Amino acid sequence: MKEAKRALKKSHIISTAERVFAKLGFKNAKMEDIAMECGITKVTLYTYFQSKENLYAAMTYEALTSLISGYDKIINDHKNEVGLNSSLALIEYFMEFCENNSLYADALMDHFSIIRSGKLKMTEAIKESEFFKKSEEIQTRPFKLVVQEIQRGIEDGSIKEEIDPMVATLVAWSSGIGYAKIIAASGDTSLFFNISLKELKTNNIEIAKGLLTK
Amino acid sequence: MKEAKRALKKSHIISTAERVFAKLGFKNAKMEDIAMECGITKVTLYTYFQSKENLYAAMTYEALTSLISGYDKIINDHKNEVGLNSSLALIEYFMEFCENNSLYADALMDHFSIIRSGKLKMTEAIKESEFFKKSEEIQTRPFKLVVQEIQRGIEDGSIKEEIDPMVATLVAWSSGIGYAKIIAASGDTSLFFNISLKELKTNNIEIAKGLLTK
Amino acid sequence: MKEAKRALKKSHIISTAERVFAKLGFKNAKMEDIAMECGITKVTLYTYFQSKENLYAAMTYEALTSLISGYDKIINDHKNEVGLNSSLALIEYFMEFCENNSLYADALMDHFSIIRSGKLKMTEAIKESEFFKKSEEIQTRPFKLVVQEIQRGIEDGSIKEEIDPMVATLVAWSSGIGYAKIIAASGDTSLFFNISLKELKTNNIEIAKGLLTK
Amino acid sequence: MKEAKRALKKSHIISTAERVFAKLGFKNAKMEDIAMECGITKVTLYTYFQSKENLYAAMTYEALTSLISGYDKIINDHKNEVGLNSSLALIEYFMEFCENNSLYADALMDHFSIIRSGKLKMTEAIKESEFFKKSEEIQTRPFKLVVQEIQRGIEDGSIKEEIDPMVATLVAWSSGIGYAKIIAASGDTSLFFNISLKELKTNNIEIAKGLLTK
DNA sequence: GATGAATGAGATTTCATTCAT
DNA sequence: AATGAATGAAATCTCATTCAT
Repeated sequence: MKEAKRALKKSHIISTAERVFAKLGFKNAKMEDIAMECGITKVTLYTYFQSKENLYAAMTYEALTSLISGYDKIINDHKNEVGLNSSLALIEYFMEFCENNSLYADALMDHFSIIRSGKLKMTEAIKESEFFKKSEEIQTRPFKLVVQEIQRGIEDGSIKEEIDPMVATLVAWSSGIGYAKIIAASGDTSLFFNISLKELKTNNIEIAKGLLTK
Repeated sequence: MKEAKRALKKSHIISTAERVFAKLGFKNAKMEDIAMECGITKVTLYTYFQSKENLYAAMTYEALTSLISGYDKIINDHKNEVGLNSSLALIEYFMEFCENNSLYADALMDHFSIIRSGKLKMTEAIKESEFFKKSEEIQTRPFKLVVQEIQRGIEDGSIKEEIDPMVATLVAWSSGIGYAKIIAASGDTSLFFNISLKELKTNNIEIAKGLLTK
Repeated sequence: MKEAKRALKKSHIISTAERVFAKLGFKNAKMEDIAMECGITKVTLYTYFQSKENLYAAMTYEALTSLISGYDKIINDHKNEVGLNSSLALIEYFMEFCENNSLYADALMDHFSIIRSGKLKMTEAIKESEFFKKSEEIQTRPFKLVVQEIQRGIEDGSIKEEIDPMVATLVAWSSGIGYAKIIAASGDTSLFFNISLKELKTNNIEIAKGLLTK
Repeated sequence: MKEAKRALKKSHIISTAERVFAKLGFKNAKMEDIAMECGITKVTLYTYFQSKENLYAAMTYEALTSLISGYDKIINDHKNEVGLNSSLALIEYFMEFCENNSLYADALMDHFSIIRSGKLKMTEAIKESEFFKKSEEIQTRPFKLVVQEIQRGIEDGSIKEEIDPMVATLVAWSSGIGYAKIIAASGDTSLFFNISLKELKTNNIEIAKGLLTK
């Protein structure tokens, strides 16, 4: 039971940390701040998360699992529909996910950015982070789920067969990520240069649909 | 003339810093390292750039002006062609820019991330950074240039008139940014899950062309 | 109880710092040196004393309280004797105090030198020094104690009544200070131009006695 | 003639430095400040005085020569009077000298303080200071002049013969120095705890007279 | 000889992280 | 497991002093 209580507290800390990171950014947020916000001391915080980076990694892992379980749900909800529908739903979901959790979106991108940097951005703390390792284990899952649904669409004829599922997934992802970044850059306002971002999302989905079907 | 020499040295420092940041990442790079790499002392470095963040901001400004001058050149090179061509060239250029300067791409995105955060992610050092201020002054230029060329395309008939230039620009940018992020996440390898990224770029341009003409 | 331990450590640091200052002088002594000598780090040293000047001020405060408690003891030891005796003892004590603690003597004079300079010689660090403030609060005590004993001597008839206690105190102090300075200027040797300083002290006391009685 | 002009400028710098040191204290005064106040640059200032300490030493030397020439004048003015008179005049002059030039008084005392400290307070810069060396050559002169006049007084019968001229000189000096320090500590005001300092000076002279004659 | 730029040494600060209790 | 104190690394700053032109 101790385990359970500890796990609960751990996840409470993560969500508090999210709030603080969201407010101040990773660099500006101090472990002290986070600890205080949680009503614990810095040292106690360290007994839960061995480093600031591990804490951030924990949040990243949270983001990743949250995205995956969202995807799982969508796929399940659309299991009786054609692959095109679920594929588009996944694409839309990704954009909404980024929109609603810009911190999660950033975290995911930071994660991949660290991965690609090889050793450079990977500090000792990250290398040892349990959560970073856990993220590494599942990091390809979301991508694979989209690929899988597009594949299903091709098989059931709802998506044109010339399409390479992986390329299509990448294209969809890149537009989703771009959308997320634009959202991020426009902050709380839902406008960018007076353009409704909703319009942008609709457009992106239209493009995806065009790409998959034509 | 003194000014000129100082400016020269300043820009030399910036490029050296770029190299160091690229090699070690912002956090790991020490001012001492950068100074040494420039053949000057830490204190001298500080007389040129009042803080590490200001130095990064200088690099960001460099990225922004470099992007803008690239855009200007492209626009000039295509001034006798229809707007569609120059628009597509700009979109392609952006992707290549991010591809060839992943540090610049990161810097630009960091900049916008700070901007959108309001004051929160803005440290004192950033607030006082001359270069950050300079970047703020020109940050909308690249976007506006694309809008302008799409507008020209609409006027000369090469781009369909139902299009809202701003929305189209955003769509194009978001795909460019998405591409950049994917590139970033895939590091030096030109493959992402075994997919050639060249293919992704081609695809993105095709999509843009489809979007603008059809 | 925590307070007690901290206070203990603080005073241990002060005495270590005294040793280092005495050995190297204020300017040459590095905070690093002092910290090392205390077996702590520079940063820890800073958590106890916010600046080098505050540390020096702490030592000054120590000097002042040490002088005062010496005075108190003397007054107590002579409370059954006439005021003349305790007054002379105080005067002699001051000379010995300066003789045995030339660093303390310097510190006290530096303190008064800063005080008289108004704000000009007062650096920010000094202005904020808790110890400097504490010294300011008690800086007139030693003077007042001498005045009080002379007053007592006048009342009990051991000191002639034409004397103004304050003027007499000043005269006594000035000779004490002069003695201290001469001592300081002559360093470890007990000779100044071949003159035994013991003789000088004896002389000064004789003069004081003459001044107060005759 | 170049020499003459340079010497003139040098002495102009010294007097300017005096003003700045008097205003800000040695530590707070920046070479930059002094240079600016002189209407020259820091580097030019360095061509005249090789270090800040050398500049201070120059001022000290100035103080010493000024004191000596004052003494010389007094001795000359009293050469037809008995030794007691000139001795007392010298003592009074010393107090006035310190009173009117508290910076000079401090400088002299600092000088002797450095001398006595052996190697500790003697920085490289001081060791190499031409002015410090020049001061060392004449530093005993003022003391010797007083001794000489007291000796003359003993010989002409105006001063009692039991007196040791050196001890008497020291006593006189110490009271003069004490007076100077009290003056210094009381700043611009001519009061110390509401006591007129003039009274203190008169008293000191009376004491000296009593000491020498009785 | 004068100037602007650079240097070197050390003070001070900020935090993530660790230790002792 | 929790706390207060300590550590270490690096940023930043201030000046006296020196260099290059």
